[in-house]
Amino acid sequence: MLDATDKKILEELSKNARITMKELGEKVHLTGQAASSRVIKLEEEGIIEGYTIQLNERKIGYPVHSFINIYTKHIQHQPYLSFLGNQSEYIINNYKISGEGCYLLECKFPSNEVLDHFLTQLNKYVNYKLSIVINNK
Amino acid sequence: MLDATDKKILEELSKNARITMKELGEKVHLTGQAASSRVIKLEEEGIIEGYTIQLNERKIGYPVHSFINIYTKHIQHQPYLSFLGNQSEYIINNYKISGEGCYLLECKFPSNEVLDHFLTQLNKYVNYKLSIVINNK
DNA sequence: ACAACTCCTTTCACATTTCAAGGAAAATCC
DNA sequence: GGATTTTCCTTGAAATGTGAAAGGAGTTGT
Repeated sequence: MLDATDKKILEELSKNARITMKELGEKVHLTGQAASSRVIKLEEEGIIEGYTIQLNERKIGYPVHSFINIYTKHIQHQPYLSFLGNQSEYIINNYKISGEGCYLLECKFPSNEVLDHFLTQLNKYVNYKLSIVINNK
Repeated sequence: MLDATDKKILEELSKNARITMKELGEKVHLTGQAASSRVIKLEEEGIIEGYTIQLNERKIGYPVHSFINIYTKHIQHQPYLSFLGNQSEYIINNYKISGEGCYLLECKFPSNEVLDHFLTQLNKYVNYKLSIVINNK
């Protein structure tokens, strides 16, 4: 399904998704047009789901990165999920998991004070265990 | 530091990082040239760290997504970290955390069998608690 | 051997980007 | 307050990239 050229294309686009098709072509020994049509095919097949930017969250005011394990005994998760909907500024991902708790909530905050306030509200809906990210090496 | 136009630019690029500068300019009521120079500035300031693709990991052969809390009593983390270096095919992120354990390891695997084999090797270096991602809603 | 298919290249018209020059508005300085 | 500097934008023109069409080479099936 994916040949070596496709893999190289995905690798190059992962490193720089704004590369021109001409340059991408040079990297994989194709013309720009051939590279472009492979990329279009990868998009159509749903292998490439989108193009996005990597942001420095610290520099845009969200220096606190955390993972929160969510525990609840309630059958109804909807109140918790609705709460998240109202807090989307802080939410990166809410993974439904099997293992430690029901969900693993990945969030970002401007400060520990905001995190504290968030946790206070969160605790109305669920129990949790908090992990703060120190770095990512 | 960031005005409303910059924020809109970041938002649009998050949604589609391959948009042309001309189109981006239209969305923020600027010429392509003006949009482009703002983007260059955001890059130089380190706010935009890069451009990348969103991949469908399932379709490229990594349907199993997991988070693994890593626990160790050893002072030396190097053997564990070296092990990760050899397993980079499967590693998405290794967050150093304060909270549940020492690290939160985010990984992807082709199958439960490969995950099982990975865990067996991992257990030579550290203890762990496994969470499998069911979905992300 | 021929037809059908896939995947590539070439060509060319058109769109975008880049670079330079210049203008308007705001900020700074005296 | 008025002159100067700075910032941020626009315009225009040249360089570069893209997309569509036509066609060629290699592969597969009959």
